[in-house]
Amino acid sequence: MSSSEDDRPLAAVRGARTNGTSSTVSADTNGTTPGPIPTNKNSKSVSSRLDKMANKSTNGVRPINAAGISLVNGSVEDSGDLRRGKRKGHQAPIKESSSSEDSDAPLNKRRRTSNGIRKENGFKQEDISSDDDDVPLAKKAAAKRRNMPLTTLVKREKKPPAPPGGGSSDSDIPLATAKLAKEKQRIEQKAAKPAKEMRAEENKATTAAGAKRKSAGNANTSELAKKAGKAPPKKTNGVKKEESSDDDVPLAKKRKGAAQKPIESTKKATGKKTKDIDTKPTAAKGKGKAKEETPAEADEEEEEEYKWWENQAETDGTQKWTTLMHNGVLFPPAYESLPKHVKMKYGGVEVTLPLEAEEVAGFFGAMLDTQHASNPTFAENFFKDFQAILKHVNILSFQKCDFKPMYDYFEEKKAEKKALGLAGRKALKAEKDKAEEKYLYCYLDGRKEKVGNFRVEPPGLFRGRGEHPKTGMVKARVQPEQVTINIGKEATVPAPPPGHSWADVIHDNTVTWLATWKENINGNIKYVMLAATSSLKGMSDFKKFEKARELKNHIDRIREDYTRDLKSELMADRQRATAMYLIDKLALRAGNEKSDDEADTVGCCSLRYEHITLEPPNVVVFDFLGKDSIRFYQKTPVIHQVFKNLKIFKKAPKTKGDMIFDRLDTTQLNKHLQNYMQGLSAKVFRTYNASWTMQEQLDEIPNEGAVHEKYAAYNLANKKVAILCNHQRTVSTTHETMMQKQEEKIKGLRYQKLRLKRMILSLEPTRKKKNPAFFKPDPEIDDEEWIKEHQFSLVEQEKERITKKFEKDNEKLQENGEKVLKDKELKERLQVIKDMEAEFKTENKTGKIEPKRGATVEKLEAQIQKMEERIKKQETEAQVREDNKTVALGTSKINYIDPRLTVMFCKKYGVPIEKIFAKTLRDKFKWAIESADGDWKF
DNA sequence: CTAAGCGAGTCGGGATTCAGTAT
DNA sequence: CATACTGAATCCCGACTCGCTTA
Repeated sequence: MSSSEDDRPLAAVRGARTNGTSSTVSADTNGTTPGPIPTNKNSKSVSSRLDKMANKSTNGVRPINAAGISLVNGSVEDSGDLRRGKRKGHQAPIKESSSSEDSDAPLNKRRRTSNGIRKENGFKQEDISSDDDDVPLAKKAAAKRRNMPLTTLVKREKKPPAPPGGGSSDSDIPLATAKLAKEKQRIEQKAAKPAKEMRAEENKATTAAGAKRKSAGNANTSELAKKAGKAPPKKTNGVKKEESSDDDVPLAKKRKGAAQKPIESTKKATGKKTKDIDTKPTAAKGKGKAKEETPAEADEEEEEEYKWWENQAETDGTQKWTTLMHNGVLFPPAYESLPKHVKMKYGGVEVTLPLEAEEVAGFFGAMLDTQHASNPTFAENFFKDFQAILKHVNILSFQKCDFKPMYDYFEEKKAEKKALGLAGRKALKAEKDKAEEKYLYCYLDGRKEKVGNFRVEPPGLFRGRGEHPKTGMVKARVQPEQVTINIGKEATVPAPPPGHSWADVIHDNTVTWLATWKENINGNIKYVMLAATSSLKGMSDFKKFEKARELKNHIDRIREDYTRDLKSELMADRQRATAMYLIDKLALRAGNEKSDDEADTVGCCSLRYEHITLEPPNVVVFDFLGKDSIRFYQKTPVIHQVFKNLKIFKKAPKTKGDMIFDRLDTTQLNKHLQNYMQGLSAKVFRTYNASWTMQEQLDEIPNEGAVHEKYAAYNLANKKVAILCNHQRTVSTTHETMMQKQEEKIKGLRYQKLRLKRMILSLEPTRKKKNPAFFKPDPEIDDEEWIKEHQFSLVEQEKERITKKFEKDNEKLQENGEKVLKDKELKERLQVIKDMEAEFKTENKTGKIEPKRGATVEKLEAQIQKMEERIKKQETEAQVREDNKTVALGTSKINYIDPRLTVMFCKKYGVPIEKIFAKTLRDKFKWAIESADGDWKF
């Protein structure tokens, strides 16, 4: 760990970057846009750091529930004890830090303690002030601030939420060039599209493009476009401002105009749709509907779908819609009792349970073969809830319960379903689809939008992730009486299931949910919302990334400030600064407080003593469970002051269980961040650093080579971001066996290669002398034992193959009413096996193989060549598989990497977008695909 | 030898539902 | 604190790949 460099204060590092004096490859072209802080020193820093992380992070396999304790030992009557013993039973009563004064109160292990705080206060005077010899501070900062880019100032004064695409450094791209570039891209993109999609868009694209091309010289784009029957092809957000050749209409006016149109059309559409949707639930349900619109048709014709990103109608954001129509939620089917012969047993005797109890027992029965069933907490929680529902039935001991009959029954059912065959299952699916059809879409401001999770969550046993104290509890069935519907005033309220009523029906257009209810396990509120592809979600996604981009304009100052504050005399400030450093550098989450009935996971602000280990001079080891109980393990060098601070924050009497940042919480932190930029919060740093890193990584990819190479490079960049964000996945249970299989396969190929070489030698023994290197034995397979085994399995395979074929042939013959082959025939066919064995035998003895008839050295060499390629392919594949076994790329792609970066990459590098964004992502990121081009910058 | 067909196994993607953050 | 929204891993199923056979 070359500590000397890492010790450099951030400011210095940044300075180097900003001056453009650093040799940094990743240095920003215009030299002003700041990178993420992690860029510690030189060009390689980010990647090397990430690589380090990758290696260090122990390939963080998710910790499996340690308790492998089987339930078989110990009776249910014990469960109380188990429970008590389990978690922090030893914990001292919690003292609220604010109130308590008694200094001899025992330290609470999890929360910050009054005790701890007082001590900190004491030390504050001596320690903090003393270690602060090198006071920089206020003056410097003020000076720096004066240097702040003008844009920043202007923007902040004028309009808080900068119009998308406004405001930033890219505005100096000449419009004409930009337009041309964009058009080029559009064409290229079209070319890259798969035929099917292309056809769909052909008309649109060509006319629009044509119109545009004509207009390029002189005229008014939008006019021509209108003539072509299209909305003006506006470029919106992101790169170019719409400062337009268009005309001299002030921007504001234009925006208004744009905003108005959709509203009008909305109204019209609304009217139409209202009728539509209103009648559906009542009359037209069954037949009328089916013929009236195959979904595909309907989609293509109407719509002229809403491209929200093409008009800047910035509502203030609190109102989410004006009209809203939907059909409510879909409840899971009612429980059907099991057949009479399927019963759980208690003490070996079949018991008849009340319906509700049977259902719950079934929940457990269905999970017998999962990890959960052997988790004591799970069983305990389940059993407690189970007993509560049993009423008078006398079941007191979990050990005496036998759910196996239920399990078997479910397995049977599964098998039945499988046996239905493809056709049968298709039919079932069609039926289900039909039942769901009306819930799939809603109408928001008259536009058809996809609903996300319209299915009410079915009852079951709560799983929870990590060591969740509530795992195994019964998740109750949700009744319509618990569900509140949110819908437009003008819309028909969907009817609750017969005999039921809704909890409430409201018309709140400041929220986006269509329905809500409260879940019984944690008391969390669940919502039915629109799908990720909807305009509402799209817009907020867009805003999220714009916010992250805006952070660019403030990040320098923020970093300066917190670097300075690392030495603050105020404990609270110093902690805050340190936390910000960690959030910025390590992409930690904010770390809200959690209660005792949740899994014990932490983020930055909730880090505790035991989560950080200090290794002088400047390395910090983080080891804790983060969101979803995913382990965060990282050894990383930090700047000196941070190291010093963490040492202070861990100072006695603090000990295991105490908060590191006892003077800080997420609310304070975010409040502080708001001072820098509206809407800035801790999580924005994650988005920012992720996208920034991606941009940096993409910039380093050479624009050459085959598409698949570029794609691989993209994935590598993606992977770095995933590692930055600590996105892990559990190694699949099959991983190891799959790796072994693959290795075996590779070995087999190598053996084949070896044999080919031996054949050459049989043809021309002299070659060995001419080219000894070529015929050198392959070190990978010099193991005779293995060779023999392998030969044996090859022989076996061959036998099986021949036998199978024989049987198949016979079947065919039988079908045709012909004579069946005799066993003698089979024996004859199996004669080759003998040959094989003989061949192996001599091969093993002499090292020689008779090549097949007609074989020539040239042919054999060609085969060897091919074999080598296959081996190489398999090997790289295996490598990637191994490398990625714990890294999940998806999450960062979906949530953190600005999709416009990907679009930019694809357009610039000529990689088809569908290679990187699957169908749903293309839908979700439509706004990005249509608005970014090859020179877009985050 | 190539193209097409075939079946098993793998993989990717969407659905699910829980876990966070933010105000 | 409740509310509302984003973010997250995993489950599960369908589709596609791959190696092999057959025409």
